[in-house]
Amino acid sequence: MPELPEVETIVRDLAPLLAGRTFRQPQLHKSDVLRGVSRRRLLLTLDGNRVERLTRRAKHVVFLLASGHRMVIQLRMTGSLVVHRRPLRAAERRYAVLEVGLAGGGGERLVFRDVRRLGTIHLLDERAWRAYTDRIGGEPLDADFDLARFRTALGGTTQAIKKVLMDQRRLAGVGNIYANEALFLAGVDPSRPADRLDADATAQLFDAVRTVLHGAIGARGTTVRDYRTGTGQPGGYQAALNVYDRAGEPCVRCGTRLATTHAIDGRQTTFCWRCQGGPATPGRGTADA
DNA sequence: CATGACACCTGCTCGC
DNA sequence: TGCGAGCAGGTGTCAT
Repeated sequence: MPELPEVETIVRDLAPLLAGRTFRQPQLHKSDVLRGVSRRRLLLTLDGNRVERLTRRAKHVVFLLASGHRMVIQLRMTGSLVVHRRPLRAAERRYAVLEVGLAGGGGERLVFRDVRRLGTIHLLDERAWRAYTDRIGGEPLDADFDLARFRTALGGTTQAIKKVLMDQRRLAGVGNIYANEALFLAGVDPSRPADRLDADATAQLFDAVRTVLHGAIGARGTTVRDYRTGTGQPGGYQAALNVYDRAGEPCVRCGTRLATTHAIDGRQTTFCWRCQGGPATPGRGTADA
């Protein structure tokens, strides 16, 4: 669920609460989220281990532990990661997957909660981490990620630009909400083959991606349904969305009714025919009039 | 290699 | 009111 801005917000919230703290009495309520690690090994590794740093890579939350391991949590669609300062209420414990106490404080607990349980937990040593992160594309907000790298990342394929933007091997952190928003801002047709964007459109899209991601981080993420920040609050960027979740509403720029389709990778794509153009054959796969 | 189907899960909304 | 269908911010695998 959470995309780059949501995960960034969670990490910024939690880093000061977790850095330097020692995990105590980890409890794993559901083990089908584990990937490549047994329940026993995860719990043994966490208990008494200290969090050196909390960081983000793409949409993944990375706990660097004093033992040298990294616990990587992917929140996917409905995952949340919150530090509770008080004992959990029943509603907060419902759907809890992992709960870990923090030593030496006021009884705070870190809780990974995930209704659909599509989220995952990895426990990686240095070598496994290297392989893990190498499979993910560049970070669009990194200082050294420039237009040339963006162009290279998205190039060499005829796939629809929207699908390419969301391909984590090419570019890190962009999901369905921000792909829709960036394409609208750049005035680019989501169905356009990636290798047919000209230099100008590519530059516009690069700017749009960064603008949208920065804006969403500034608003602490987008809450459409389940997303919560690291302190359990909803985000604020939903009020700034131009197209996502607004099918049938008027385009903020020209007033045309926004169209929607599921023809690209089976994901909901909402766009303005007038501002972004559209599929070469109007009507194909579009639902909204 | 690209594409599409399907799988993983549960909850919510909508139409009948 | 009840019930089934379809959909949801993501990603991995498998057949074609």
